[in-house]
Amino acid sequence: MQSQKLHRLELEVMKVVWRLGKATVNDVRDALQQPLAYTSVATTLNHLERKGFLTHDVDGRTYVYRPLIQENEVSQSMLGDLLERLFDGSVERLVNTLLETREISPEELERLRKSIVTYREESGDG
Amino acid sequence: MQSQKLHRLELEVMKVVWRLGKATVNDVRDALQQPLAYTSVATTLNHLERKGFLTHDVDGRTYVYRPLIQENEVSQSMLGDLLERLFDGSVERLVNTLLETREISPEELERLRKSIVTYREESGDG
DNA sequence: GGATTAGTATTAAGGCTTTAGTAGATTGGA
DNA sequence: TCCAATCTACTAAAGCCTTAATACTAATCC
Repeated sequence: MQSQKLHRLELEVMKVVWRLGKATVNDVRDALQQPLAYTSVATTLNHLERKGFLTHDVDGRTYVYRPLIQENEVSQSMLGDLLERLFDGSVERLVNTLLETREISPEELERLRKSIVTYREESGDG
Repeated sequence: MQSQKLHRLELEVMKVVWRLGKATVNDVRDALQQPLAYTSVATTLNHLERKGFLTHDVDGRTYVYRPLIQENEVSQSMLGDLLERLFDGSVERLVNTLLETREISPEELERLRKSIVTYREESGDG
């Protein structure tokens, strides 16, 4: 697989396709926040297909797009990229920055703590 | 302050300036990984100054640049941006993605857990 | 069948980053 | 003083994303 990095509009389009499972140009166009011309959406879908992020089936004369890559893959890839570029690969620095910046409720902090403990137990034996 | 988002080269240049505290074009050029023409670095510094990320003092006929914005501010801003665009603002989803992807040592996991606990205690009372 | 409608394909303009060449100015040395 | 070195200013080309117009094609409706 290639770079797995998506630009602003590409990502928004992909998120619609991921959410819907499959989508036509109009499906995507209707779901997008920002108003775009039909052809703008079509062009973007075309780009995404060329880059290997999705493909299409033909229904009558309509293209029905579906993802070839999972949202999680892209999230991991792009987050990993930021981790390297901004925090020199230090997960700790990233998380601390997150904690400093955000207003995170005690409940969410507790869930985070549990996630980490769970993960530690899983990977600790492996 | 404006967008606080830096592109690839801009970020790399800023990281050098942050690290050195102040830097000339040649200082930055020497410190960069990728080999670039003197003028390429100079142009980038010029851009960064126009965008308000740094300024310069004059030493003889040489410009000595220094940051006007802290690394932490940019990190927070860019990480926050990714958080919104990729995880719909969910810190939990972001952290879980991080945990899934990375090989994180038990020691680092323990430090992460402590960070969270510390932060929870601080904000819990506030 | 002809006109309208609804698709996709092609082409391209505009904006931005990256990269660097060239020109102009200033300094330092012979 | 004059040449070479060095520095900034200006200009611009290449590449990419975004956005959309136009052209072409196929289907549907009267």
